[in-house]
Amino acid sequence: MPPAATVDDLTEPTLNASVCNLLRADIVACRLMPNERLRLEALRERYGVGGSPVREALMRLQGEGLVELEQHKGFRVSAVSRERLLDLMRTRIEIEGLALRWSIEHGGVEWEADLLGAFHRLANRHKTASHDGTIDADWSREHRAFHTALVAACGSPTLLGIRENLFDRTTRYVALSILSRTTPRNDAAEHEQIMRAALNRDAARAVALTGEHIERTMARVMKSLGERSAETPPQRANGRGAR
Amino acid sequence: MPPAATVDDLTEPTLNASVCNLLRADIVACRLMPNERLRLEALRERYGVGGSPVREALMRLQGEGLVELEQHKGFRVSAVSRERLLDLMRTRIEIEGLALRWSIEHGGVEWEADLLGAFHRLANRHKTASHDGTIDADWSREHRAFHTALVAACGSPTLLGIRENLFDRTTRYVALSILSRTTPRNDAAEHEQIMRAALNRDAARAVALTGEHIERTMARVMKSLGERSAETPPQRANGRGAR
DNA sequence: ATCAACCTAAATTTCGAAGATCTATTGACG
DNA sequence: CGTCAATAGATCTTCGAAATTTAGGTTGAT
Repeated sequence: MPPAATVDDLTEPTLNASVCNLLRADIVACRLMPNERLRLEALRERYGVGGSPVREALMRLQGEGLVELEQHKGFRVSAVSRERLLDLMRTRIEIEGLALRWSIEHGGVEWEADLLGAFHRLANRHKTASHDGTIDADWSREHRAFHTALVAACGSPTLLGIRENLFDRTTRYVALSILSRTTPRNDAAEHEQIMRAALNRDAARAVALTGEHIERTMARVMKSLGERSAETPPQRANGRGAR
Repeated sequence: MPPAATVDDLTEPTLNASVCNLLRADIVACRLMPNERLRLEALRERYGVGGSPVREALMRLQGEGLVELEQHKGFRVSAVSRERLLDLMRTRIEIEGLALRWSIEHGGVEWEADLLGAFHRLANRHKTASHDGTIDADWSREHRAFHTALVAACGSPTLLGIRENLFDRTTRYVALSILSRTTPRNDAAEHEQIMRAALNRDAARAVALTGEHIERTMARVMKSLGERSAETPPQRANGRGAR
């Protein structure tokens, strides 16, 4: 059983916000596996809270596309499939490209400085795929921060919100891929190229490189996804083991 | 007091889903005005349900950007401003254009037929700005259906979901504009041009026309928005009248 | 007169239990 | 032996009340 952070670990003003963040993190990192049923009672125990905060958090995550709800049948972690991954990645390439283009247009010195800083932090955080098969949480955070810094000057909260959501949803697939085979690719060079193009205000090149960056990730993930199963396994719901 | 549909009017399997749809409709149509406080007790009465379904619905609508939540201070209908409108519209132009391009690429005969049908229904539904200042609900539905038909063959559920959300959020501004001055513009011709370009597989032209279509709408809305107030009014929360 | 602390009132947030719905099992019948 | 219906168990959904938190007004001291 994976260790479950409890609500006390976060400093959120309300329980439902805490639960929402914890759940999102658990789902994105695949500590809660795709298609896994999310029973209310189990989640209540896991996070040590009542039913209302859990349900409210699940409702929000449904809107984010991380959980799915069948009326009167309960919540599940969103299923994964090649088809969905392709859809997600293609959309993300466009959104990420658009945000990057706008960011390059509007970004000033402050943006450049933050970007350089984020890259430096990322480059010095060695991507050590840790022993237990889960990716280094620190590297993951820095990686995310770097890509966020790229588009930070985009100027559109709406677009950034969409981008962030797509990032979460694709990260979940990456986490899934890492769980199955632990050979992290070295994309430090790619990140530097993207940054260089952005700082040179070469939007076309930066967008193209980002697209390829995402596509390469997708190709790897797609491969490992095929190895487990073409479609999402039915994941037979067992009560507490066959009797 | 605007007439409030109750939960019985919808055939949803659960109360929270019904409340969510009713709330969304009320907010998009500005029957619940921007920045208006959404007290739990008031909504309980309005829809005749308990507190849990209402809260869960509000959580989902927060994810959709239609309501805002300040922790421990309650929900409000999302505020409006020129700045937000500009952001929303610019993003929507890109998203709508992208979806349309993909739709033109993948669309088959079925798509063409549905699009023609949607256009015909829209063209024959006269845009009568009804007496009370609210726009004709039928026309609004057909208009929405037409734009949906344009992008229906896009092939990306993810992108379509984003598009639908942006459509809702911009429609709210349009509704606000219509409330203040009742001079509906005649955009039947624009719709036909867009459709023609799409059916001719002229993606560039279709996308450009759609962009202009949205921009024209934005210009009108922006104007009427400026007339009311530059920023969203603080909307002093009165208890039950000054004593 | 001004400011701070306290106290009251309203609203949100959360909990636990009752009501409704689905799933699985059991037993009867063709 | 297979199919179907009824029942029992589990789970989701909803309600109403208790617990926290915020906002506003009052009192008292400087």
